[in-house]
Amino acid sequence: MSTEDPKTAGTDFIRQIIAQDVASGKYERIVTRFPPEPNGYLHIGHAKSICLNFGVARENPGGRCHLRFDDSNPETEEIRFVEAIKKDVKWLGFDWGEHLYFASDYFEDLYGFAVRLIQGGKAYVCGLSEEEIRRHRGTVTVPGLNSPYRDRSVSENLDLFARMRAGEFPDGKHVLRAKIDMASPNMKMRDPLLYRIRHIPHYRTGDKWCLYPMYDFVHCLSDALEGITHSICTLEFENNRELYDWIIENVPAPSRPRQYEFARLNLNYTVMSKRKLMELVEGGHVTGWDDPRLPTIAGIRRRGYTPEAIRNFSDRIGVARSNSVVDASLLEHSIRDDLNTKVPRVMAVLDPIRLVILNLPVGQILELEAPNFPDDPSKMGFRKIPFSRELFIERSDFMEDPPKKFFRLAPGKEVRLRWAFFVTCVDVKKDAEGDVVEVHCTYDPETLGGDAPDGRRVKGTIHWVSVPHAVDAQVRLYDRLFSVPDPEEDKEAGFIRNLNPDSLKIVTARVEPSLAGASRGDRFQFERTGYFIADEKDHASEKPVFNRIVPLRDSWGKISAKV
RNA sequence: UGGGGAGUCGUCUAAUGGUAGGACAGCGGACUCUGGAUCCGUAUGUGGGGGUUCAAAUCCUCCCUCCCCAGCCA
Repeated sequence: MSTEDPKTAGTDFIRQIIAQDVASGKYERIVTRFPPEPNGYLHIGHAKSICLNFGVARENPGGRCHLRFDDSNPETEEIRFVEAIKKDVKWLGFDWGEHLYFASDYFEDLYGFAVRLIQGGKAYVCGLSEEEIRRHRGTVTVPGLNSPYRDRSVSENLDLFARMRAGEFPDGKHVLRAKIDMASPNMKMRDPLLYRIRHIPHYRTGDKWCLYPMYDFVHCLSDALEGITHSICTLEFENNRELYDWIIENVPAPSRPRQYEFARLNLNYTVMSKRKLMELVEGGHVTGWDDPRLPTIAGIRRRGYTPEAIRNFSDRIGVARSNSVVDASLLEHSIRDDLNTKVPRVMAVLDPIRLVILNLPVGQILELEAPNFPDDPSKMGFRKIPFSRELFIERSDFMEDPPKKFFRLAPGKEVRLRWAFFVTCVDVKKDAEGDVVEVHCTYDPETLGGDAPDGRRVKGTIHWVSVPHAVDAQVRLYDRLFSVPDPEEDKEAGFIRNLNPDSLKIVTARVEPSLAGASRGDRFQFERTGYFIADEKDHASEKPVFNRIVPLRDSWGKISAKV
């Protein structure tokens, strides 16, 4: 488990309950669990739950958190998702140690509990069809009707249940239901289904079973079997808690776990449900589950986010019981905050235009040096940056007719080239269409290193790369996947239409030669531009590929937008 | 409409009868070889009406709004 996090700030309501339980001596140790279903990839909402469950376990002496795959539906679950989920949890910095579990390992125990329920007259085999069961359930305002099979004898139920297991019946022929109350105001308590027949092989148990338990039966008993003390889930399971307790109380459960619910994470400008994520992936709207624009852990990782940033984000958003939507800017702040002190600075020109230094001879090359961590005296480190007559600068750093507060290059204006010299624009060269293709300058050799001996100051500093030394790199400029804060706003129209057409722009950038030595996964700040990572799949030293993790805050952008 | 939940700055979240605080976003300024970072300052909030109390975000009451539940998904 990670230890470098600052002490978790919040004493949220979950931690308060646990603190009380610890103080009262209710439990010997705190045991939580993170219970994903292996039918898809984890997303940042799961990260919140992971940080909560593993965090709580870490904060309490002797505490532990289990990783349990809630795999009782053979139709959708796959081993590849198990592996992906394990990788993601580890990457986030958490360790379940010996405590890796599968609900499917409990099938035999669970079956035994079901038998006990039947023996106690608390469950029955129902032969109603799916449609009939639905009709008998009633509605939120109309009580349900008892199943005609509700009063079968214990022995008949036992016999039928055994034959269900033995495979004597086709899918849907019978189900096992709890005998509770068809008139309960809580729909979850209207004789809920406990087992269904599915003649489908399970990714772990193979053909051993054709009878599979349902979530409400599996979850509480898995918790009890593992000695979970605090079973933390999301708000939509609030109505299930009554059933959770009912089952625990009506079987000889080995322990007495309690369920607590918190609000799941919502983020604006994205979607979070597995179904919608699946639609984006399968519809080809993104390149895969690890597309850097997706809020999946795999996507966020490939985008270049760090686990520290995600954990800090998780601390910052807190844990509460009211539905909420967190602003994407908080996530962006978390990664900038982390990377700012960690990654080296380099220069890269994303949208190049040539700058020619008229008073520097053709072929002359100056070997300059630039610090890798200009703001951190404890991290020395320099790299060579060659300087020559022709440079690339950012197209947006020159304007022929600049507005008032534009501090960059313009005819007659002097700026500093980062770690090099002052240059003054004396002329421009245009093409047939009248567009500027070259910016002509003179440089002041006295300003080597970036300061003028005569005390002269400049307002702007711009980055640059020497033309003959520049390395081409593919740069993927990622932006928000959706162009509106709430992509699901209009349920009818769907969320796909709200996709941001500019969520990915690929450019060929000219980067400083030191970047030729970058390895996959290396992160940098491209000065004045943003944070970037060498792509974990596509980057190669012969063909560099960088993903933009997040742009730098841009106060000029705000000023220029107003003008 | 039955039941279960939730309403605090723009956003997220504290305050558990006693000065409504923090973070992000915003705005203003300082500083700066990144219009970055950093630092300083600043505006904005208890859904509404009654009530209890010396004192209410907090307790009572009525109302309003939003979310969840009618899968053989989890």
